[in-house]
Amino acid sequence: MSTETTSVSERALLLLEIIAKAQEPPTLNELVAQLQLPKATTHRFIVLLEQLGFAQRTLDGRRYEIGHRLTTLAIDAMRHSFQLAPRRAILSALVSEIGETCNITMLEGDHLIYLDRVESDWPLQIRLKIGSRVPLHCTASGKLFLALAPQSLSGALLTPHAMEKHTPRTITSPDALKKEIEKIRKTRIGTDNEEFIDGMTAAAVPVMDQKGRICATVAVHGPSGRLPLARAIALAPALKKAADAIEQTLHLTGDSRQSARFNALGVTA
Amino acid sequence: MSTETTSVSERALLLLEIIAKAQEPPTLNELVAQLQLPKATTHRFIVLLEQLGFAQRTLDGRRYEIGHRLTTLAIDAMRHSFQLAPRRAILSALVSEIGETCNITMLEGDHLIYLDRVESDWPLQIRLKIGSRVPLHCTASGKLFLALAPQSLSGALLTPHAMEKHTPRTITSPDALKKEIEKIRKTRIGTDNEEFIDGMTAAAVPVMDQKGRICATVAVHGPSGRLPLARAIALAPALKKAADAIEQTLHLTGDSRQSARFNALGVTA
DNA sequence: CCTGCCTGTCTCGTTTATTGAGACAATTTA
DNA sequence: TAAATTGTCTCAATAAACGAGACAGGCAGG
Repeated sequence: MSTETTSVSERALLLLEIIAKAQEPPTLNELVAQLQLPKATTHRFIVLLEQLGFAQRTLDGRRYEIGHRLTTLAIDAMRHSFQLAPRRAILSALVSEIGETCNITMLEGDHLIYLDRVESDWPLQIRLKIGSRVPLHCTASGKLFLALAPQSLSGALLTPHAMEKHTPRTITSPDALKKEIEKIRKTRIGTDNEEFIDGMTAAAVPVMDQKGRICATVAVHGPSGRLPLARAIALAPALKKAADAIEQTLHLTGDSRQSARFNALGVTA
Repeated sequence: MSTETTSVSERALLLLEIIAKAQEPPTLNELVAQLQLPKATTHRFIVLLEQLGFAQRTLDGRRYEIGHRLTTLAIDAMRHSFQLAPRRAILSALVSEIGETCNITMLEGDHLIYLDRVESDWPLQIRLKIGSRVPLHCTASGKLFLALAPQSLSGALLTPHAMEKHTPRTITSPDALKKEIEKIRKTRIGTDNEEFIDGMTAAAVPVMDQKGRICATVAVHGPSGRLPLARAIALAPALKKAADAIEQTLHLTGDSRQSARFNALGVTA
């Protein structure tokens, strides 16, 4: 049950990340130090990556740099970033309109994951990394998912042990949270009044798929001084406009794996 | 002893390459088709990569695209392209000076590997991929390595079975090759007179490390009609100038793993 | 509504690749 | 010359990957 994931693939990727991040090409021993793996193991990995063309030795043969195949992969990956550009452009337009950091989230397992984000220009920011996971019960987007998800997803997720207290205002009672979620189900606007991070408020609106089910959220968050909850809620129409625009970019062929994912959580009926 | 390398890391990397290369995000079944792996196995991989942040689902949940962590890696990798820029700039300048494709090679195992290349503008080109491996006995750079390598490396590598015939002009007799190599040892210019690819000539000069040992080559190659061997040899001074410039970029702290690599080939003394 | 097909997901006993301590060789440093 | 450092290789123990098969929704056609 430990969070320690040991997978060969991960280590190989990690090695590539270290090489790519390094200021100058690292030696084997430097890699050993960073990977925290035995020298023989690290050596095996680097030789493999070299054979595959993802890494290569420097001309002096003692250091390792990125190989041509990783460069190719990088170029391909960057090309995709451009494909993701429309979504990002919508988010950017939204941020410049309302002047606060906005983000897109999705459900992953029983947590939220930040898919994309555009920061505002304010010096005071609350930085949450893209790709990081946050809980459902104390976030605007999370509660919105709980409110709009099919069936009784909320019931399955609202076990007390999943309701950690993050701030004095975090709702930790299942009953209180159920009432909150009922309210959100009517307004279709998720809210977070300093329930996840002290001094941070947020509001979230849903992105619906073609079948009318929630598949993502667009949310705004900021310091409560600058963005009191009332103002965050007032921004909801602008958020919703962006959410609808994002929905347009989906041009789905018709589907949704989302409900399957809900079922994977153990929601029976 | 089969060449089939089965490594978990390779498969994971391959999966990322497929996703990155795809025109639009592939579904699980499309990945299965391309990877030629069982569905369960492919699924395990993609879930892992998703957890690690290297891949992510599209908003509809059925397709896979590159994740934020791969984007980060790509950016880091591209940044390194800039670090490799000086070497490339030297090569580019050389190409625009002499007007033919030039490349840098190194020794890898008992083969040559193309490290970098800048193409000329001529419509008639001979394309050899960066990262591809070519034999030693029939290439300008390869014979140069054989001539200038420490000790009796040539003796160890010049077994007849390693001397495959690629064109009518390929030298396949150890004795004849030894004479050729003796000649090259004196001129310090490797030559290839249509010995590897029919209609292609080449000339190569060495890049030396601080200890005065050969560690790489700079070579020019082209169609024999446009680039007869005599002209290729005449370009050697220009090549050597570039090689020396590349040597300057090494600013080594003093070393060379090169000889260790020679020993790994079985050269005893 | 049902029926059959397709897709994505999970389980678990088997198998295979990974692992890493240790030995070794070459190089660099003192 | 000797000592310390670095890169490389071997091999038996081990842990991870494997993948056939089962399963649950979703979708299409009747």
